[in-house]
Amino acid sequence: MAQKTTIEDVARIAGVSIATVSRALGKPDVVSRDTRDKVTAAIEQTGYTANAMARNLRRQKTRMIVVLVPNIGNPFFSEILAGIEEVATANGYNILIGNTDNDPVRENNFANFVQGNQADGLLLLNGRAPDGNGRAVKLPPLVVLCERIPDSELPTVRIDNDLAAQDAIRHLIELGHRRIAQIAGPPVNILTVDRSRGAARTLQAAGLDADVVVNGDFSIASGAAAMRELLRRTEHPTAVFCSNDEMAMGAIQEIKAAGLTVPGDISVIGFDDLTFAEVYDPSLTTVHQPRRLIGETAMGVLVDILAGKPAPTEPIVLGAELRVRASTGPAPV
Amino acid sequence: MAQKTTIEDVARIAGVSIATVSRALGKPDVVSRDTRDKVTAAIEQTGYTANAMARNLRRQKTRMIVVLVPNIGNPFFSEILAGIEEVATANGYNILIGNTDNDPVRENNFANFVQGNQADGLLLLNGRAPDGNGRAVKLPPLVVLCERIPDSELPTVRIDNDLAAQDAIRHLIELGHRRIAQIAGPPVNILTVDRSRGAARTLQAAGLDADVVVNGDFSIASGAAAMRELLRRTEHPTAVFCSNDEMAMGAIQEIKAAGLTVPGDISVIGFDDLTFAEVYDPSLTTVHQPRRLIGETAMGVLVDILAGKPAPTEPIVLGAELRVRASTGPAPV
DNA sequence: CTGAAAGCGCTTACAG
DNA sequence: CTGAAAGCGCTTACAG
Repeated sequence: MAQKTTIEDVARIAGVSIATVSRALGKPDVVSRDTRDKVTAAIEQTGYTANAMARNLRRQKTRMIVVLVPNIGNPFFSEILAGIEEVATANGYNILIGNTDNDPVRENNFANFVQGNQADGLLLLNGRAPDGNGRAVKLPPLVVLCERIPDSELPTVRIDNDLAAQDAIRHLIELGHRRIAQIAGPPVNILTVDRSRGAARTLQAAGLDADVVVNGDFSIASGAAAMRELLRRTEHPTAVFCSNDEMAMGAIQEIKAAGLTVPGDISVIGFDDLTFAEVYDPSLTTVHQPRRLIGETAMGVLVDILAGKPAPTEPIVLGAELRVRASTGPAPV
Repeated sequence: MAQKTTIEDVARIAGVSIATVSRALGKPDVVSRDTRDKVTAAIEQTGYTANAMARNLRRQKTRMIVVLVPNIGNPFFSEILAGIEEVATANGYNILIGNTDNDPVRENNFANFVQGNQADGLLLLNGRAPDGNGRAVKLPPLVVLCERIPDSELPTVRIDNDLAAQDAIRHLIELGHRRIAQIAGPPVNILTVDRSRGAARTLQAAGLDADVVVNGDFSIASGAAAMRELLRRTEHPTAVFCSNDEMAMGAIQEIKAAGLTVPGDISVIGFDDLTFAEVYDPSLTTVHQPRRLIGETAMGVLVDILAGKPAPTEPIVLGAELRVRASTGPAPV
C-alpha cells in the first residue's frame, strides 16, 4: 500500500500550517477564502482523508457504537439492526456488530472495545450486561433491547411480553379452545419466562389447565420435537402457543406430518412476526414485534444519553399486537 | 464517566515506567517476574484497559474489517456474516458492518473508514467497488463476495451462478417439463444475468422456449406479481425457475391462490436455500449456496492478503448444489 | 531487564 | 486569520 497522505503533506503543498489545514476542514468559515481554496486544491490533488484514529484519539471519542447480538444468523435480529443502523447513521455514528454466541467471554471482549475507547456506547441484544469477566467494571453508556435484565435499572427498550402472551391466549380461548399447550423457550430465558407467565395467568383465569408446557430452544427442530411430544399424548391439545415463530413452524410441520391439519385439528400461534411468518402456509397467526422501531428507539435513546441527557429510568415499552392470520381457527367440535 | 485509567496511572502505581507497563502487557517474557507482578497488581487494582485507538495509531493498524452489505435486513446475508465473523475473530479481527442500501454515497462513506485508517480491509457484498465519489481512489485490501464485478480482477469468492442455473433447469427438463418460465431479478443485477444466461442456454439446448422471463426485484411481493402475470397467459408454464427463494415463495403463494397446486400443476425452483426454504410448504427445491462457507472463505482470503500474501488472481468458486425437495415434480400430463 | 524519548496524525487553546 | 506548540495514550528502537 502506498504511503498514506497525512495532514502534513497537504499543509506543505498548500503552503500553510497543519493547524490551518485542520481548521479548513473542521470550521471552514474561520479560514480566509484564499487559504481555504489553496487547502482544498491540495486535498483534491492528494486525495487526502483525515486519519480518524488520530482525530478520535485527540478528541477522545469515536462515534462508534458496539451492538452485541447473540446470533447474527438469526433473522429476528436483522431488522432490528437495520433500525439501529438507520438512526446511528443519521446521527453520525457507525455501528460495530459483535456476535457473542451467548459466550460471556466474547461479550466482555466486545465490551472492552468500549472500555478501550474504541466505541462510545453499547447496545445489548443479548440479555446480559458485561460483567468484566469477574473484574469490577463501570458500565459504559448502554441500552438494553428486547430483553429485560432483572434486578437492574439499565435503560431498556422492549415490548411487554407478558401482555402480548395474554392476548395470544385470549384469542385462542375466544375461538373455543380448552386444551391449550405451550411450546416455550429455554426455562432460563427471561423472554420465555415472561411469555409463559402471561399465558399461564390467562389460562388459569379461564379455569383451564396451564401446565401443558414443553420447552424448546427457539429452533425449528426443537419446535417439531416438542410438537411430537404433545401429539404422543392421547388427548393432544387443540391449540398451541409457541414462544417464537421458528418453533411454531416446526410444530406446524410436525402436525402436518402426523396427517392432521392447521388450524382444522390444531391451531398454532407464533411470536415475533418474522418476514416469513406471513408467507408460511398456513400464514402464521403471531405476535408482531415492531422490530425496526425497537432498533430505532433504542439507538435514539443511546444518542440522547451520549449527548448528556439523563437516561430514562423506566423501560420504554413499545406496542406489540397479535396478527391474526390463517394458522388459528375455531376449536374442533 | 469517571476519568479513564491510562498507562501512566498504572506505571505510577506499579512504580515503573510506562514503557515497562507496555512491555508487561505486550511481551511479558521480556520483563522480570518481579516487575511483571507489580504491573499485574496495578492493572488489577485500577481495572486498566489499554486505549485501542492510541495503540492502533501507534501501530498503524486497526484489526478492524468493514463489511459492506446492501441490506442487512435480508436474511440471505446473516449466515454469510456469521461465517465472516467467525474467521475474523479467530484471527483477531473485528468486523464493522455497513448497511449501504445500494447507495453509492453510503458505500463510499464506509470505504473511507478504511482510507481513514479506521479499518484494515474491506469485504464487499454489494457488488460494487467504491469509486471515491468520483475522486481517484487506490482501493484498500478487499475481497468481493457472492457478486462478480465485471471488468475487474478483484479477489472474489462466489458460486458459479450460470452453472447452478443450468442444473436447476436440467432438473425440470428431466421431470418432463417443456414450458419453463423464469422469474428473474432486476435486469441490471449481475447475479440474475448469470443465472438467466445459464437457464436460457440449457433451455435452448433442449429445444425449448427460453424467452418466457418476467423480472422481479427479489422480494416476495414481486415474485407473486410476476407469477400473476405468468398465470394470465392462456398457456401458463408448468415450471418456474426463480432467481431467489423469496420470489419463489411469492410465486407459490400466488399459484395456491389461483386454486392450483405445487408441484401438481406447476413446479417451482428457488435459489439460495434460505433457512426457511426447507420448512416452507411445499418445502422448496432450490439451489443451495454454502453461505457460511462463502463468508469464512472470503474472510480467510482477506486475512491472507493483510498478512502480505499475494491476492488470488482467479475467483474462488465454491460448489452450489441443487436441493431437490417437494416443490418440483413431474410435468402434468 | 528497564527507562527516556521520539513519534503515530491529528485538534485546539494560546499568541500574535 | 494564522502558526507554533502541547498533548491525546500508546509502542518501540535506542542506550544503558
